[in-house]
Amino acid sequence: MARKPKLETVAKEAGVSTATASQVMRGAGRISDATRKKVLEAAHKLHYVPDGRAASMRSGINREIGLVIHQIANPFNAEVISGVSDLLEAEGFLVSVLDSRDDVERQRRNIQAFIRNARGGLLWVPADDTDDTTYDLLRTHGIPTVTFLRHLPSEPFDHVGIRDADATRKATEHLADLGHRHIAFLGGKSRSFVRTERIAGYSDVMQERGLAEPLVWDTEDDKMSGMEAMVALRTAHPEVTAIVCNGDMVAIGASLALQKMGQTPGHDVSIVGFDDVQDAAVSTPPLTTMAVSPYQLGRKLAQIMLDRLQAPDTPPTVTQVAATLITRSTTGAPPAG
Amino acid sequence: MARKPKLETVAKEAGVSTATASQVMRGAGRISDATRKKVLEAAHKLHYVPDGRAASMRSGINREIGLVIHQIANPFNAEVISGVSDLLEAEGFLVSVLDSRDDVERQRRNIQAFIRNARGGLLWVPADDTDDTTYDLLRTHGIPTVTFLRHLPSEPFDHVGIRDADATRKATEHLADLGHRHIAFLGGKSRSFVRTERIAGYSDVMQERGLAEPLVWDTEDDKMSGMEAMVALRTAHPEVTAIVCNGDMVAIGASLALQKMGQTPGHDVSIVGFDDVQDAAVSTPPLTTMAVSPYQLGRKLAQIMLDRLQAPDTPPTVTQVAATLITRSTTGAPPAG
DNA sequence: AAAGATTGGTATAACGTTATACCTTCTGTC
DNA sequence: GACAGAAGGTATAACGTTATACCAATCTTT
Repeated sequence: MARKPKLETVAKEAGVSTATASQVMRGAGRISDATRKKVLEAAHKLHYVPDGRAASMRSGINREIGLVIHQIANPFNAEVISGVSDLLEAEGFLVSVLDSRDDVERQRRNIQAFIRNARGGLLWVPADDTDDTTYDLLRTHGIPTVTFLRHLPSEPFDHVGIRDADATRKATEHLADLGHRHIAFLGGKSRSFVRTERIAGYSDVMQERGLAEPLVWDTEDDKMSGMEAMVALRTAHPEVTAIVCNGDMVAIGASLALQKMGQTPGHDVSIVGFDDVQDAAVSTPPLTTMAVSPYQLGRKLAQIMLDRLQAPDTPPTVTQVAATLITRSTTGAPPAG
Repeated sequence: MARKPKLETVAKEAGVSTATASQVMRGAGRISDATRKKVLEAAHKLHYVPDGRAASMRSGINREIGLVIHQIANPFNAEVISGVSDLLEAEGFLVSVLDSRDDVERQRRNIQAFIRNARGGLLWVPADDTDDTTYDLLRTHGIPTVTFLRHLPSEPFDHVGIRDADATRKATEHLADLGHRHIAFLGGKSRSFVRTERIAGYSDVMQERGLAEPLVWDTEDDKMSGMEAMVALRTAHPEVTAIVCNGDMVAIGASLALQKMGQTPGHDVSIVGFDDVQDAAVSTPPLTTMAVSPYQLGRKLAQIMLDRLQAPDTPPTVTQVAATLITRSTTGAPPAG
């Protein structure tokens, strides 16, 4: 197999200088149609593919965007990724995804690797407990960064998120309107900022309406944990008739566990999820949940990144997307008596 | 904000030459402990991160591995990704994931971008209908490639896969042993090689045992499609009492649909899944399925890549992992009469 | 004490692009 | 026919590393 062709090879083949060949490849400069054609033919004949490393080093432009997310398998996140890719790939960017698995150390390594390879930008759901050194690293290396979902008040980056407090407020009000007084909040790990916001929205309604003391339970954000938590919650706090969940997977788990105990979601206990993942509509019974369109969120995110790349020196922006209540079958009036 | 530090900056700070600084950072050459310490301190102080582009250009080594997969959200794939990352990251590689969404054009763009940026290697589930030009592109540019799950007989790369024919053979035999005669195969799209293999295993048993004519139904590999297919299958072929599925999501969908129709999986119709995703064990009723450990599969895959990078000129290898039957509650004897 | 070996370090030329500045030719204008 | 301007092209110096070759001491060995 012949050596990998470089610009010089192409230029020689076409009988021009490398500078001219470069301009043709980029569609820049002033080149006559005749030479343009010669160069393009040579490039095609030699199967030439430019070396992005050299190009990006010299030009300072890198069209690779990294996406660091806390859980790649989550269907909500997967849709965000689709939204991001669709928009950015259309603009000629390469989007590559890394799963931090909410591990600060893994995340640090990954981001370090991104900086090492001088990615053009970073879309980022910071892992819980992310410390300032990671922020500093990104800032000192000047990587355009947009955080999403999780937000720290002090952070110096663009941000796209959900109106979390507002969303759980709506969810809790919905349950209160149905007549529930003992409403619990279920899901999420302790130090997450998003969760703090969501708990705030929930707690506010509990207080404003003079309902029971707020009751918050920790779990991982998956179905299994939701099932276990539901069983534990049911025995520890039998007075609870409604739950606001931190995510659909937890909610679906809770709903399943409830049915295994011979009870009916929406009748014995009402459940509101969060995210409106695809499964929410088809689970039995269909889940009432707070919906944000993850695909649209992803596109939004990508758009903010494009804006940032275009205008690197404008101050960071914060974009917040509202969630809407989708009423299905897991919420209803509390059981009589 | 200070300019991004380069090796020269570090060297100046430590009072040595860039050559020395480079050797310290790489742990190469002969450097005294004293200067080593000086350089490391300077690097740390300046938040120095080496530029991988320059390094890889000069050294010809790139520790970035790409992973192109057909569906990122699939929990099975997510576990594969975990396995791959754990092993490769421990070896100092950066693993970045791309979702081809089984779209040949998107896949071609992504792989082209990989070549542009001279990735160190590619782990790849080829999209259905992948044509030879994509294979050629990889070969002519000499990118070390390992395919997995999907395999073409002619392909010139290392491969890691599942003993697909063997697995569906076991699944079908299990159903036949229970007394089923009308067994259908459900799921997957038409031209997938993996599916062809799986159908072969299924069909062989149907013939060997003198059971009904093989019956194959196409669907997408998700829950919704499984539900729809089950409804259609039930009315079109009421004689079918058992189904071998191409994936757990389809199987779970089928199971749900069956229950919506007032029937019981494992009694009215028996269902065998494929993959043993986390949900399989906790769905109602728990799903009988063919299990392969996706995490271990991922580690295997990563190991093959490491081997390949170490010995670029050895002939391609094919590794196949067996699937084992896990009997839960969706299979049982056919209904009497 | 001279020759060789070892230790610790440096100067410099790649790697494959692109941005800049700078040449030639041509036109067209007065 | 002198001069401006445009059109088309090229030479060359970066970008930030690393590999190679080399040098200047210091330590061995005989």
